[in-house]
Amino acid sequence: MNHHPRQLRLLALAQEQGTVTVEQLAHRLGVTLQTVRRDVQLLAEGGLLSRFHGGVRVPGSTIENMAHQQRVNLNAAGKARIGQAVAAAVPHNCSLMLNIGTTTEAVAQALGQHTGLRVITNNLNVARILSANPKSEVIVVGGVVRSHDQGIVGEAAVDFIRQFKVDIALIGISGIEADGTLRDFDYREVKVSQAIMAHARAVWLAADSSKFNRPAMVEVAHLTQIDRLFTDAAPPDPFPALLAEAGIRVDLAA
Amino acid sequence: MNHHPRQLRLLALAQEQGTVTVEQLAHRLGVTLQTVRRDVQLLAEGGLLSRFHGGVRVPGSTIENMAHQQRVNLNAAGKARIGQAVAAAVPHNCSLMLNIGTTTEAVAQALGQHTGLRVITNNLNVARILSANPKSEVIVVGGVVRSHDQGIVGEAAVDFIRQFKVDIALIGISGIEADGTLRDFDYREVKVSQAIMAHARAVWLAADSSKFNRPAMVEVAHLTQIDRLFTDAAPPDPFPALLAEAGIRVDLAA
DNA sequence: CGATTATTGTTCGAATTTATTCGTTTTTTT
DNA sequence: AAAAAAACGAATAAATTCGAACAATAATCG
Repeated sequence: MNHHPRQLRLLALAQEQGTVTVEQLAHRLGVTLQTVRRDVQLLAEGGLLSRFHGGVRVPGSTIENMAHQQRVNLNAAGKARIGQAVAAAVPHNCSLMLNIGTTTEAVAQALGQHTGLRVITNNLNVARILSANPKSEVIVVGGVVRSHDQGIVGEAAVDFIRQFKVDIALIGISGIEADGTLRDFDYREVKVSQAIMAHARAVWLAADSSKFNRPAMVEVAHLTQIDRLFTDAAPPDPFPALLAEAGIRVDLAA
Repeated sequence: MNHHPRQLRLLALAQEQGTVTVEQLAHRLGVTLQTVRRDVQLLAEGGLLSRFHGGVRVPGSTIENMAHQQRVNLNAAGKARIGQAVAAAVPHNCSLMLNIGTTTEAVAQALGQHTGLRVITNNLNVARILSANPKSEVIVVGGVVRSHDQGIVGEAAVDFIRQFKVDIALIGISGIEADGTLRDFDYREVKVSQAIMAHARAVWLAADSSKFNRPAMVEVAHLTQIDRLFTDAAPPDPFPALLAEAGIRVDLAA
């Protein structure tokens, strides 16, 4: 049962947002509605997707609806461990940037007890989580709010980030491919992530194990631009070599 | 038994508030009463919801939910009415700025079904509420997040606002004194509010009845700078004269 | 290189879902 | 207890979405 790359991308999109309409899928995959329907039918028959009139949803418990919440729950334990590991590595009284992603939210959660942090983020959830900690300062990036995950994207966001230079950029991404490229779904988010990386003295990547070999559309960066990787399980096969070659320190939160 | 995403959102809304009326649901979900009733019937048959004449409640613990809801927002009913009144006055496809305050959050709730809005805000809660509406664009102001109310204040915020010029500034304040001055508690928030007022073609004030004669420290503005006032009860005595003198249109949401 | 097969785009009727209208039932008011 | 108001649900019309059939295009193979 081999799937077309497009079908894998479709699955990834569905998992990214929790629920997507057929129309959105057609638009983002660059094919017609009918083609999407054919893929959807195939994937739904295999139980990889559950469909409703007008679109699809990742299969799972009925009551877990909130698209975003669902993603948080995907491998929540692994993400929490990653969060702890990152928090242990972040010193007090330093400056950070965090981008969009449920993994970075887990990190924010774990940073709740740090003191003297200065955190810049384009993720409203990170901002909300960390603003509860009065010992740290949270600066939120200005710009357009993306509806499905409360992320801030767009030109204004990039401009805003350019004002700063921080100690550590902590980024999460949608997928890491076997050639070492880090990829995301939304090109606007990519611009922001690139700006964040460019304005930090060190770049840390937080990616749970599900991210390896997961396809996504737009290239964000390459592994060689990363200084340190935090993950929750040993990466599958092409990656250990790539990581070693790039001289990336890997922190396993097992 | 596959549920439409809207039905899952309905469930989430019900669980959030404990009890909701059919009308509220229809408004929040952007569909007709009849559609809500169909969904409600389906969900109730599945035991996921229990219904009463006029609305639904979550099957389980009703009391604690209501208690929570009431604790969060003191004059919730009044503020919700103000929100509705403002929403009715705001045309589609226009640009707005909303500042910090629970009243402006109520307005944001009520604006959930507008189309083509462009909303700029320094209130993370407003951003979160409105970003759920894919038919409108939310721009969040960049800057330092204040911990106790998720408001964004500071120089960066003021600078950010200066980039824009919108149709309507909708502001909430802490108190209106008998001399017609509008006042707030935090001078940093005051700077932001003043910037918002300066970059709008019309200034609307949303203030529930408890704000009249309530003292606060820092002067934000004067009633004469306001074009329109939305409130939930007739203002007490010095104010009707002041409002008439300033030529302010008063909308009573009773 | 031509023929065959697989895949995608188009078109259109069927099926599903939603909005509207209106009579009935329930609740509130007088 | 009767009248008025509000909410409900059935019926029907309008709008969407679905899927099948067929044409066009791309890929594969002899």
